[in-house]
Amino acid sequence: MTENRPHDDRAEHDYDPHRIEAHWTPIWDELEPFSVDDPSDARPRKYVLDMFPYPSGDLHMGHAEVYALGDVVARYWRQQGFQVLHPIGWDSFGLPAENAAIKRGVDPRGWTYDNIAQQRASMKRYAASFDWTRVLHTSDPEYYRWNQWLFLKMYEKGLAYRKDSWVNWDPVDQTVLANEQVLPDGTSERSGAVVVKKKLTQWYFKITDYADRLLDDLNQLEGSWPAKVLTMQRNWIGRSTGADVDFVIEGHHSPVTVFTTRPDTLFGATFMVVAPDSDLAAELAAGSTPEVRMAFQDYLEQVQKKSEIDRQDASREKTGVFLDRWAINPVNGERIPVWAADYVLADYGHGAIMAVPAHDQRDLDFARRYDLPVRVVVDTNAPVTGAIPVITPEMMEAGDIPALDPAATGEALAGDGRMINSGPLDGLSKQHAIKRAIELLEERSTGRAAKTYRLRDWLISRQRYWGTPIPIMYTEDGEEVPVPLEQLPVRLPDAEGMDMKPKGTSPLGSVASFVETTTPDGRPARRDTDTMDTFVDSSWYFLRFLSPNDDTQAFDPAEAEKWAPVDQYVGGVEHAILHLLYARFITKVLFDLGYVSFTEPFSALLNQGMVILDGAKMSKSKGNLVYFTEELDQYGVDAVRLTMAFAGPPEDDIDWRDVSVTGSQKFLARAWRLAGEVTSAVDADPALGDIALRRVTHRFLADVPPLIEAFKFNVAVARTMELVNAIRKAVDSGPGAGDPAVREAVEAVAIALSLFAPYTAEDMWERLGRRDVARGREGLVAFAGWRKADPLLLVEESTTAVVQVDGKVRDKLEVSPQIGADELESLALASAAVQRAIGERQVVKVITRAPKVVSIATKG
RNA sequence: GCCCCGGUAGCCCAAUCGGCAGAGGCAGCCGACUUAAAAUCGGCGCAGUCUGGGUUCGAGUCCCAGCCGGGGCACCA
Repeated sequence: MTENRPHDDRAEHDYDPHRIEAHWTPIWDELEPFSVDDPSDARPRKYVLDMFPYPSGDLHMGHAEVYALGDVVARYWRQQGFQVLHPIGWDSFGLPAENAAIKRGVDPRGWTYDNIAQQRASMKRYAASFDWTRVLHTSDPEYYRWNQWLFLKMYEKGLAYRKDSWVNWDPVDQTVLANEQVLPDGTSERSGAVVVKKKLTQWYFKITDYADRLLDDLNQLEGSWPAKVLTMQRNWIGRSTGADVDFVIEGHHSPVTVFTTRPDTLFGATFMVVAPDSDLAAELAAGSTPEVRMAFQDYLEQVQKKSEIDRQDASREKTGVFLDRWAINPVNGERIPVWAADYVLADYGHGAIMAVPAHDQRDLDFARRYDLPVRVVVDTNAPVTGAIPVITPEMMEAGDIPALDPAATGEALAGDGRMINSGPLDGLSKQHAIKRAIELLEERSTGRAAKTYRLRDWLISRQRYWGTPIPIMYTEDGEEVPVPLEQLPVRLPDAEGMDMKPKGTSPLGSVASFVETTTPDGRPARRDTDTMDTFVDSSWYFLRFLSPNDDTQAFDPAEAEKWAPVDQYVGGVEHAILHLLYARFITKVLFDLGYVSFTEPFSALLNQGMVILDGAKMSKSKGNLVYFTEELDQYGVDAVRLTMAFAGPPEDDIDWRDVSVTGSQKFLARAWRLAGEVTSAVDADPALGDIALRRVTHRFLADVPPLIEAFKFNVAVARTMELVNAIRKAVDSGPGAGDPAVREAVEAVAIALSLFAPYTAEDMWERLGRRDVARGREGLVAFAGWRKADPLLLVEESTTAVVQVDGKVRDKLEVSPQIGADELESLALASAAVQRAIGERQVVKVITRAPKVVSIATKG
């Protein structure tokens, strides 16, 4: 070196992310730094889980965000001295593989595993700190045999059952869909086709048995899960409480039960409505006159032609037909007419309602259309004891009391009030009347308290190939026989030569060698040819990671005791309902079966936003794609990861146009260069270093952990940038590169960057002379441990107190942070600037909040 | 229609308990270095926090009414 600048050779002086990546990749491959396998390790544990990907093509920018953010959390807890389990796998069953296979005439298995290999390579390059010894693929027989085991356990408990019913049919994918997979507009969330109803015999999981627990246990997650997700789950379960009421129907063999949330209004029921597409409506019509039968048939046809969208439009005029049947109101013996109308849904409650037009807007609309009687039973003008009177004295005086005639106004009276026209309920408030009405019904055995849910049982049968075969066979006389556990897995047959084009029945049906089997007692039988919804696969995968190679059980309960539930789950809000609800359900089932000791699978949840471009979701058709590998090629892995963390709050969308990956790269270069400029010895005593820089460093060390724990990654990165700026200044125009405080600060930066930019951080650590090769993985910066802030360095020497006069800042005082209120107040009043501001005016009030502010109010 | 979240500088975003509106970045401008450029380093911030009221000594922060954007639910008895 001829020049006096000591670091002037390119390799050392230029930050080259690709060179750094090439340097560390083989070292990490050899050390496997993040595998968790030491049973004697006594450190506390954290289980950090990122939602596993579906292997369609290579990773995209959305994956880049989840895996960057999940990794910040995993790497943070490692620095805090925890053993961190951070596994990854693939959700590798499902329709895209099958559709791609049909389109290109290839085996879905090959397509799937090729994509997995590609994604796996990308994840390794991306330096996600996964435990690569625990990888699982749900399409492996070693995995899906345990889906079958789970199914059989649920079957034993009566939680898996088969029924014949109207199902959602996707005419494009030619398979059934769970209710959850049908969008509010009636189209398939996968294919976008308009979903039609079809009657089929299918397998269901009895999730409705768990509705109360699924709802009530959400309270435990309050504060740990995004409020938005909790709301969506609550809405989805949709519990209503009220009463079931039995109405005898004249000339009908059994009473009809209706569900109502307003049993208090029973005396106001003036007609009954049944869903036209229910069995009940068909029976009632069949028992009526020929004219009614014809009218009903016409109406039913009209209804069935309507799309889901039309049907859900609440503003549409209500239609219906009178069935010429009569129901008897159990509380007053009154005869009320029975109608069929499509504003009543067949699959909610009992598919029949008692209509109380005076107090329900829908019933009122219908009653007005067909001239049915309207009877007010709640005087909503009457004050209710213990509640705010609905009529104020002012209204009385003005004569401005709303009319009590919904039939005339068209507005149903939904509010509280005093019961009238209701016999034994008269005079009660709504709340008391509900209670009393239920008592009356129960006394007479014509009704009872009841709850109803929007949640339906989970339909799991799919008429497709690439999924878990349902482990049931049927004998010639139709008996269901579960496949014995020791015969699991029921393997998918080879797809070679199979016609997988959707035909409405499972492709497995055409494979004789698969279908034909015998029962354990030797009778000939045929296997079920459907496969399971892939949400079954993902409903328990977090447990399989705990003992992924165990071929004797789905998971090891002892390992579950150690690691589960998941401490931090990270993934997209698109799974707010489906996946999370199913995983919660299966967890509760496993709890009831005694396999786990907890009832909620994910103790905390972080939803990251989407990566968008120019304000719009990226899509091939819009041509606004950002390619993952191109970004990595151009800027390096660390710059992309850092950008994900720095862009803003994790739950916000990141518009790739608004961020600067170049900026991230420049920052990393600044930080990295500092590591090469430090000249103090590795064992230099920081206590001898520059106190001002040390204060900045230790403030940083104290502030960052709570920021990470609150998921304020963007702020944590900003604080790191701030520290780097301070170091730059110290080196260039302060105590200089040889000061031990500079080393201390740069090391703090390296440790902080190990969360966001693992390659750069590791390289800095090595340049600082801190990497201890002999200690293997423990010698890496990833395991360096977060440095504790020295409390003595956190104490400010002085602080600025602001003096306000009538709300305006008039002076600023440098004072000790320990200053007393009296002292600060006298200092403030002594200030010339303050006195000038007060002038001739009289001080009326002085508020002092030491050491921050003195506020003086004056008058005159 | 109902419910939830957000609106701070040209842009992305910070701002503990109500206490000086600015931590960080992008873009821009100026300067140093350079023959020059790039890179690098340094410097530069009069937006009063969507609007209108209110509470308070003091409001980005709390309350009320709106506006705009995003999300959820919506004929669920």
